[in-house]
Amino acid sequence: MPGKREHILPQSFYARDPRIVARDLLGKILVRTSSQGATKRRLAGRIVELEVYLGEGDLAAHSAAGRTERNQVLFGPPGHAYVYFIYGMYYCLNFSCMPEGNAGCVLLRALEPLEGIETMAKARGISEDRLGSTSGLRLLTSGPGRLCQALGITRTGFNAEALYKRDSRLQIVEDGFTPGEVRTTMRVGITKSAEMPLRYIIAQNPFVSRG
DNA sequence: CAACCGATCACCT
DNA sequence: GGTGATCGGTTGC
Repeated sequence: MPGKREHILPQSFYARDPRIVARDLLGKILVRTSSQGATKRRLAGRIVELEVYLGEGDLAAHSAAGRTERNQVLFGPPGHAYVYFIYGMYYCLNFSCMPEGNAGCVLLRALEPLEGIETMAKARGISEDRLGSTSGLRLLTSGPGRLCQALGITRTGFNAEALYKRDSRLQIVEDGFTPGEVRTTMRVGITKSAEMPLRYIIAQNPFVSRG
């Protein structure tokens, strides 16, 4: 469970170089709220792995070829969700960074599940008897496609959603937790601009998607 | 307008 | 370690 005093990160948090944003987002909590009729649901996980995609000189970034209808959130104001569809079956969740007009974003690659674990398991098709072990819990939100499925995040539902508003269904909150050692590695699954160490992980955290 | 291929995952050997 | 599923955006004819 997250600690007592939570507060939402302001939009200005995201209006910076995505390498700084990624470093500062490690250990923060992603909260997804939904109101299904009268009942309010809250799903939450701590961010343990991110990748950075730069606005300039990064051929692996969706913004590399300029603004299109699909990627326009990346060029818009900071602190908004950029959700894209990949491999015909998965979604990936990014946060726009840098002041408006500049691309640059962070990709969420893994969370440590904190709240709503049974709901996440259902969304992922994971049976409840696997949730007692770390290896079972890892199946929920360790991986960019997995975490979107666990939280019910799709492009039509969440692309362009603001992260810094009180009534947003997607928020980043801070609870005082500070990660230990942070490491950077090469990014996963890309071929272009692959040599830049733009993957940020909390060292030794068991919910990191690999390595 | 057809072909290609990807910021993935699950399941196989 | 390898590969098929599955489809929208982008590229190239």
